Amino acid sequence: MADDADILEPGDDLPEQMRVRRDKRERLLASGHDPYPVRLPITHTIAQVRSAYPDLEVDVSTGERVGVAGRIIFQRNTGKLCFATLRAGDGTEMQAMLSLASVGEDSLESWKQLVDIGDHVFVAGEVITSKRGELSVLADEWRMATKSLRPLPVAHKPLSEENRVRQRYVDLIVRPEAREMARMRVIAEASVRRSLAERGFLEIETPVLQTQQGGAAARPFVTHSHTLDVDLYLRIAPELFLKRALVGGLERVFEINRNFRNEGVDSTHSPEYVALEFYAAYTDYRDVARITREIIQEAAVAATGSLEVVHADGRVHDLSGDWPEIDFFGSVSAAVGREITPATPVDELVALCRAIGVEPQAHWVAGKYVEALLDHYVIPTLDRPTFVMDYPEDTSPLTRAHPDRPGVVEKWDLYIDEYEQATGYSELADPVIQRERLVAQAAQGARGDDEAMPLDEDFLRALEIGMPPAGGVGLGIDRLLMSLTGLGIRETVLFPLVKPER
RNA sequence: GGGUCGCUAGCUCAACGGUAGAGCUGCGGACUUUUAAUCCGUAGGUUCCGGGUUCGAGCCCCGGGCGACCCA
Repeated sequence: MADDADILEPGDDLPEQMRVRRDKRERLLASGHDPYPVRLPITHTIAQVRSAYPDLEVDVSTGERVGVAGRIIFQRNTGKLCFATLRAGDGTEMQAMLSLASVGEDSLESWKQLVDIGDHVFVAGEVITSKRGELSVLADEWRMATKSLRPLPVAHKPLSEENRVRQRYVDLIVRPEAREMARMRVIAEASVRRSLAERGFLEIETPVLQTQQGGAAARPFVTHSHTLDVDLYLRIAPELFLKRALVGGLERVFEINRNFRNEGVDSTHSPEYVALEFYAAYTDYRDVARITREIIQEAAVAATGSLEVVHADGRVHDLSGDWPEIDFFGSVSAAVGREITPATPVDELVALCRAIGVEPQAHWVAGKYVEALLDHYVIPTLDRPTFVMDYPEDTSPLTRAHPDRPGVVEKWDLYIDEYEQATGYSELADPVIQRERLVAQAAQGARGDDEAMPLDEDFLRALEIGMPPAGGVGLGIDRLLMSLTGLGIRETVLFPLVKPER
């Protein structure tokens, strides 16, 4: 990489500002000061000092001496008095002051000569407030903690979208929202875990490397085990393993799992993404819909403090209360002005799809067309979180049939802000029907639908042992953060996949 | 996959086909109470890459790379 060459050969071709910083590092070394010391005599965190002196008057001295460290994010130097704003990793900031009287001429001069914005520094001295009332450490000593060799971007102009994603470490330094996002994600995930634990769920971990793909319809990444000499798939979903756990008697299980799908990359799709899946014995799809709503509502309160979440564009989205349910076939029928059922002939559905510019794929089943109609006509009209209930059987092979409606299964999709946020099922437990549906899907695979699953005989054997009646849910964690913030997936993921810079 | 737009100094952005500029950052100087400090001076460029047209290309044409948006 070009950057490695920069480091190995700090020649004249480097930008001036990087040459200057490398030179300052050399000058520190030459004067016997380690620009990257391992240990520093830190006595307090910045947060500890701030909380110890929450309301000091202007221009007072406390008499307490502390040693603190942080990254310099602003500098304001006058002739014999220097100010620097230090920021710690928790986001707290404090001012360091170095005066001629407090550190002496040599130390003040080397500070001005060697310290740049972006450096980590250690300062020790008395806790005071400045004449403007700013809580400060009036340093009698300072040391370099880490010399930064690259200039930071201008803190007050937004970094370009691409640089934010490619250099997240810089984005995190200069943009508070980026740090907030990283923390919000942890809080939301912790809330999800807490919500499930409180309801008696066990968090388990299932294989990422699988000998057979299964549990969803998606193109997998393929890799290879040299020892076993078999191709392995990075999982596209953990479902079939979580159901094996149900068979084994772990009757309430969940996994917050990273899945890998060899598909498109854009502002709403990432090839690796984090999902929650949970399964609960002796529940049905309506029971798990309620749990899903509660999980999301509890996460919203934990992460944002409110059920009315404010998006990046300033709009308020109300997640409170019960959420409406609409019927899959019923809502499509109303939208297109005629009755659509699982029995509607495919050529009529093809005509309806062509009318909205959707070109049918050769292997599409009837339900796929109706889903396309739903996406086009119904989803954009939803202004609250909405459960779309009772999906076509032919697109959901792992789902239990609706007892009263032929061709319909007990499945819902939850839409928030026009995105599919979660999907839930009454899981299919009959191993004979399950086998029939998987065989039908495998046959489709032979016709070129590379999203279809091969037969997983071990999973079918487990079902034949007997899986208790169960409801199950898949919920996108990245999407959840998007729903809470209104940001794109590349903002909610700390280090999204990007093409190499070359 | 298709279309549109973008890529210029460390960062954010200007520049009719005619000497590549600004702000911040940097460097030098002044300043003992600043908060994006201020003032004076100054440096900084493979205009994403490769071809082509032209007396002359950041700009026009062709190909490629990376990205954003829209469409399918």
